Order: sequence, then C-alpha cells, then structure tokens
Amino acid sequence: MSTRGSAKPLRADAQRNRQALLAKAREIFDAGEFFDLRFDDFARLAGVGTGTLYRHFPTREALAEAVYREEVVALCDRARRLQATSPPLEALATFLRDFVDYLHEHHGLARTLATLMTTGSEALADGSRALEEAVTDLVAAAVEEGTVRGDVGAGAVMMALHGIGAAHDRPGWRAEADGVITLVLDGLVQGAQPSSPNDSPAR
Amino acid sequence: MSTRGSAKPLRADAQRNRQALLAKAREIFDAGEFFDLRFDDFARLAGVGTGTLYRHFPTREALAEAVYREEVVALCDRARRLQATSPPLEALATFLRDFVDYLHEHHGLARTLATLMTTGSEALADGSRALEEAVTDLVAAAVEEGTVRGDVGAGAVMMALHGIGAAHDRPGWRAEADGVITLVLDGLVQGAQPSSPNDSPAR
DNA sequence: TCGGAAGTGGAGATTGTCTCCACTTTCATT
DNA sequence: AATGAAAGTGGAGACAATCTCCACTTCCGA
Repeated sequence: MSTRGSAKPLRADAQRNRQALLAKAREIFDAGEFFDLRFDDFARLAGVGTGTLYRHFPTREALAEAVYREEVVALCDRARRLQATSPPLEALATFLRDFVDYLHEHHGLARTLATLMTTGSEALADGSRALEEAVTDLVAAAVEEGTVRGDVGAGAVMMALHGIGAAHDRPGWRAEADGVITLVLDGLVQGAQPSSPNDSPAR
Repeated sequence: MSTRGSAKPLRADAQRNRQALLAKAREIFDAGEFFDLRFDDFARLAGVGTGTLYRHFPTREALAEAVYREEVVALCDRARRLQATSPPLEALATFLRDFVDYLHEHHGLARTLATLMTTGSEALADGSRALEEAVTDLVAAAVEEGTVRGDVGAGAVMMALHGIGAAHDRPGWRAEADGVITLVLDGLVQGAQPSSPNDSPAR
C-alpha cells in the first residue's frame, strides 16, 4: 500500500505536500481539535497554500476521511487477526471490547467520527464500509458457528457502535459504552440456534 | 406548563414574536430542512428582525432545542402513561419500539437529534435530560421487578438510542433500528436477577 | 398622559470558506 | 543537459453566513 494505493500517478512534490497536510491533520485530529480550527489554517500549519489544501482535500470532511481511514485500517487489521486466531464468538467479543478501548484512547477519533456521521453522508462511505465489512464478517462467522442469532443483522451492531461513537462526550462514557457492548453481545447470544443446519431468516 | 415555564415575565409583544419564531421553526424542523437554511432566514420567514431572532435564540442549536423539547415532551408523556398501565418490562419494550416508530415518522427529528448530539453538547442538555429520565425510570422499574438486569445502567440504553438517531440515514434504517432494540431488550433480560428461570421475551 | 424600561430591526462589521489564475516545479523527451 | 508543456502551487480577494450594535418603537405601571 505504501503511500498511494490507487491508479493515480501523483507528482513528487504534490505527494510531499499531500503527506505534510495529512501528517498535520492527523496530529490535530488526535488532539480532538479538528473541528475547532479554521480550515485554511490546516494549510498554513502544514506550510502550504490554501489552494493546495483545497486541491488535495476539497472539503474538511474529505480531509477527515483521509485521516480516519488510516485509523480504521488499523482496527480492521486487528479484526482480521482475531478472526484467524480465535473462535468466532470470542473474536467478535474481543473486537467490540477493543473498539471501545481504542475510542477511549483516541477520543479525537470518537469526536470526529461523531461529527462525520451526521455531517458528511458521503464522507465516511469508504472508511466506514471497511469497518462495517469487518464487523459483518465477524458476525457472520459467529452465526455460522451457531453461537449467535442470525435474525438481527450486523447492521444493528454497527448502529450500536455508531451510538457509542456519537455519545462520546457523555459523562460516564466508558462504563456506558461497555454496557452497550454487553447488551449487544448478550442479546446476540440469546436466541442463537446451536447446531441447526438451517436457520431461516424469518422474522 | 403551557407556553411559559420559568420565572421570567416576558413582555406581551415579545412573547408573540417568540411564538411566531417557534412556530415557523417547528414547521421547517418537521420538513427536515432545519439545517439547510440560513439562520437569518428564520427571522425573515417569521416576520421579525434578525436582532429579535438572536435575542430569543442566541444560536441555531438553541432554537432547535426549543422545538425539540416540545417533541420530547410528547414522548415522555407516552412513557409515563405506559408506566402507569403496563408491567415494567412490557412498558419498557413498548416505549423503545414506539421510539423507533416515532423517529421513523418524524425523521426531521431524527436528523436534528443526530446533529444536536454532536454539535451542541449543551443544547440537548435540557430536553435530552427529560428523555433520559423517562428511560431511567422505565429501566429502574423493570430492574425492581426483577425482569431486567441491574448491572448495566440506563445510560447504555440511551447510548443505543443515540446510535439509532445518529444513523438515521442508513439504507435499512428501520430494520436495523428494530434489531438494535431487540438486542438491547434481550440483552437486558439476559442476566436478570430473580428466581424466574427463563421466559421467552415477547417480540 | 407620560416616562422609562423592554423590546425591535436591519445595516453593516466580522469571520470562515472557497475560487481563480499568474507563476513555479517536475519530468519525459531528445 | 536542455527544453517545453503538463502538473502543481499559493495567496489575494470574492463570496456567504453569522452576529453585533444602537437609534428607534412599543408596552405598561403610575
């Protein structure tokens, strides 16, 4: 993957600028100040002109998405690793717990995620899809195994995660987030159909 | 409570203006266009000056909150009525299902709710607190009864509801939201204290 | 009827976003 | 290594939304 990933030959200096922008943005992002800053300032702070900023990232959300994607990739890797080494239900449980941990540490991510969720319908599309895919896989594997019910899609789990991200500034966030995970996991286990070869998706 | 509620004697014409503003805002709110409009336009549409608008509602969020509160009051009344007429667990279940229904119909509320959640930490404080109180009561009653676990606070349920509100624009919203409610309810019932061995929760 | 406190409105200051284009840098070609 | 044109740059200023300020109007108790 290195720096680039798509089919776009980007000039050397352009790449350097893009990288500088991204680095500075990530820094600010992690500090949770992403939305307190004038957009133009990202340019100044990274030592480039505003025109350059806008060329690379047409909107604030586009920039956020770029940073966000890198964070998400880390999470998804974790998910894939878990899936390879643990039994499905355990993998799912661990991943969800880790997700909360991760958000707890990088709460810049949480705040930004929350804002993106409401502002840019499109912005998340890419990064979020990756995360969703990971969750879907984890859930599917557990359903396959028979330890988790099949009548409540992974989408519901995603929604619960959205809630955790969106509510990141509640006073007792950590405990409540853990509570949500507990409810979701126990809810998923409840009504599982162990050892039944076919489970019809009837409601 | 009628129109006034606090200890502030407001002049007659001022009250009229405030009301006009609120009425127009509610209209726009329900149409889901609340955040597509220039703030000053609320004044023009209501037939008052921008100064007046700002006097009554210092920020867009303050205005949203005022409208939002009215909607929330309706929901809370519903909760209180349920609590009086149904057994605790059923009351809780019904309320959560109804909440989704309500958001499904008034999705102006959903969108605004989602935005408020991330934007104005303070803005929701009041209206949201009322909603939270209602949920807390419902949960507490069910815990008391012994049909719901006590180790996962009502806050977790609120968080899940936030998720439902925040993700209101997902493609399969309705089904997924129902899924979340199912998970939360089943998760809550799982691990309940008392001697009741196990009863399949009504869907 | 009158005085002053409360409220109004909208012109324009302020602030953040984004566009435009004359100039600079890179790189494939020879 | 020199060259030309495509790719990229930067920042001045157009534009748009938010918010402030205060001369004026309206209300209401005495």
